[in-house]
Amino acid sequence: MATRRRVSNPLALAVLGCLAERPMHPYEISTTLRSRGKEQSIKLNYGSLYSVVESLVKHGLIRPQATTREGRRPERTVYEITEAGTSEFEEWLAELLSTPVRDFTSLEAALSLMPGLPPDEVARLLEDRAVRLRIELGALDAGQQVSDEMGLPELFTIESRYRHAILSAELDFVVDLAKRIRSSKLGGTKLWRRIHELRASGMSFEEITADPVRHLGEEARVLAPPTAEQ
Amino acid sequence: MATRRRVSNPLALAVLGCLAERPMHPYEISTTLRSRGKEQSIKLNYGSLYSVVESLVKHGLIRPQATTREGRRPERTVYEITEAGTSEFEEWLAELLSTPVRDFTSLEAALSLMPGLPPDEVARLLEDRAVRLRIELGALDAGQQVSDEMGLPELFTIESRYRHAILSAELDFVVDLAKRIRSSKLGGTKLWRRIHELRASGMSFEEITADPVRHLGEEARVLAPPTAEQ
DNA sequence: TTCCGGATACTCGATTCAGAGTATTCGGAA
DNA sequence: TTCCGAATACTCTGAATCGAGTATCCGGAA
Repeated sequence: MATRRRVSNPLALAVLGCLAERPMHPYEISTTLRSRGKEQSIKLNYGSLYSVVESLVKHGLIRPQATTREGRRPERTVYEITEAGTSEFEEWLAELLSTPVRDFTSLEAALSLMPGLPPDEVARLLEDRAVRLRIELGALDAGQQVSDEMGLPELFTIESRYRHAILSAELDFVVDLAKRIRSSKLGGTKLWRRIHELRASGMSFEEITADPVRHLGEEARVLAPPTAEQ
Repeated sequence: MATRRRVSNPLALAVLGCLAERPMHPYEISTTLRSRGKEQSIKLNYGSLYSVVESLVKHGLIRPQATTREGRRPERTVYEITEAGTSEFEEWLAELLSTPVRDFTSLEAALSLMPGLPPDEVARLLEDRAVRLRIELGALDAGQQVSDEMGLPELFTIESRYRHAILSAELDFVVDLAKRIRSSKLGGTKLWRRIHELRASGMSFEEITADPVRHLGEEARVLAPPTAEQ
């Protein structure tokens, strides 16, 4: 995420979005987002909410409109959006929609370190994941059906359609990868299996990489210089 | 990301992965990851690297093995992984592979606030995004071809295959969504367009939602109670 | 009537993160 | 020979994040 924006937490965008509708106090913003199911797509927790609000005030994107108190409850500060806040909201949202950014997902991180576990275990773990993904997809379908029955237009739940599309793609990928590992059709699987066999028999990683071709065969020649890549 | 783990930054997992191969000093870890292209999948910056290393030491997952210095260069501290660190690496990696977590992507956040911009602008922005996604996919293909020509087994670049799969799915989704907005086939598009027309003509959001059915027609009845969902 | 759990509305401090900045060395060009 | 830019190897500080904790009120069950 570009830190170019003064306030970079997506929660700030959601806050601006709420205040573009009408003035609210922070807690009301949180319940509004929650009731609309947006906390599924935008990480929301109190600590961040209040600090983000403060930061928006500091940058002139929102301003306190009134503070009230009922009984001995804590004070409530109602905020309204400013002109600058309105443009920031529109520009920021436009940028997020039009420009892909690198978001680092945990599966991508895991896949990039995958060779650290033995192939058959990885295949098993990915098969587990597939089961869980199917469950999540089922839950998304159910939620969608509820929204449909309520007559809520698709527009307002489009983010869950997106999630569905992405999770489906992940499922396909994971199922295919597990299969290709099982069948050793994934390039490098034999190498991978052999390395973990040697390690299981007590050989250290350093011994193996010291003379990879000897321990692993010709396929391992690429490992000799520390896998330089582009 | 579950904060259940003592050190939750995925960079820590990468550090453990490197040290599982052999002892290294932090800067060497960073260059190793970089040369293997892993910084594409795991966010890496110095500040985080050094604090993550310190945190791993504190939790007994790695330990300093030696500190050396050459000339008047800064000291280098070489770290090695501990027993506890090895199991943490294996368990953590297994968990990441087997268990989907909610990662909040910026597009999902943007889509969930999409109604904040008028439909035709959103369609245009999504079409822009599609262009950029095609470019990125092209770059991924090119990178893959380079790896192939170098004889690097698929295993070691699997994360970029994953990224390719996910970006393709995103592209399909975005293209389809833009079309459905343009053609008003997305449920709620007419409502959406009408709201922005009214706002463009000076009416405030609050006036509109005060009597949605009157301003927007029957389709807007769902807006009357603040979009309760689930 | 009293108790309890859930909702209301924040506050606080301890991490964690980010990335610009610092200081040194090295290799090659001029 | 000297200069410059790239690489080496971190350090530092302010900002962001998180989620547990606090205090109050309300409605219903016992």
